Amino acid sequence: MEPLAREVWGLISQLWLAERPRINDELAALGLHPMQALALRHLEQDRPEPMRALADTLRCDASNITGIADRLEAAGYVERRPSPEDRRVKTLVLTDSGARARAKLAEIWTTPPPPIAALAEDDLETVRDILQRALAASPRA
Amino acid sequence: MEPLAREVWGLISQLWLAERPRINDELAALGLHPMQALALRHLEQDRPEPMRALADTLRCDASNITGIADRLEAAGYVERRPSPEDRRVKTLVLTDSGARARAKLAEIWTTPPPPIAALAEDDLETVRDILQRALAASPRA
DNA sequence: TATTGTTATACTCTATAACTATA
DNA sequence: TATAGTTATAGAGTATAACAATA
Repeated sequence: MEPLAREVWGLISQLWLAERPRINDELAALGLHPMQALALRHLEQDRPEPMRALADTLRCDASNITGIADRLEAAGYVERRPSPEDRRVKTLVLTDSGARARAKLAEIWTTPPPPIAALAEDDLETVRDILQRALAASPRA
Repeated sequence: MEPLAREVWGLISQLWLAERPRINDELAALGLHPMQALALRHLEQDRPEPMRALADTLRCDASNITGIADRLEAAGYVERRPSPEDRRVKTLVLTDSGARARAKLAEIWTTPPPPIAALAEDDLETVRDILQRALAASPRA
């Protein structure tokens, strides 16, 4: 195992875990629990998503999606819509209100913590370029 | 708001959120729920931690710490010990078994995802240096 | 037979409120 | 009075198992 990569990821973990309380607070202020927020994050407008696919993406049992979808539907953020191709499948679609909530989530997840916000412009550019390259090179991230 | 810093943090969020399922799976394999793992993370050997301080660190209500400490104690990872200075206070101390579990947690949180593991040596050094500088410059992170 | 979504169950995390024992 | 830890309660996330409808 590459010790340098481990060191870098350790620093990233440290930064993220320190931000976790702030992020959860802001999600709660929006009336969303973490898993509801992650579900919303993986939905896109005009792209109905089978509940089963969402369970795979979030890596949780299908039975949990029922409750998460119930609450997102009660909040008016998603709608259940039967699939025209397979009558067993129900898809979730973002409402306009859901799309607005999703945009606020993106704000929350991109708000940098003090150590990142304080970095100089050229350091930020350097890190951005490397991380973008890393994400472009590796599939499924 | 600095858009570059937001972009960088967005990339870091993307990387972390993609790793979340793997991390939760490995915590579960250790028999630990996320909050139990975070509690363990903030304990150090031979440094009794008041339960109240842990609640502040984890940013959750004090009543939750009771249950979390109950389960960590049942697992043999921590012990409750009354404070000699203030008889209202109970502190948590890591057992040897708890310290071993904590070391495994560090392994989990430092295991890099494919995009980071695949980076070249000099890119890793660059990112490490910048993040280390960022963390050293900002207090409380 | 296999899969999708649901329900039932049991456990953990979450905040709020009320309690106790200390300070 | 104020604070530390506990208990009770209710809502949400978690996996497992069983079920109905559909493939």
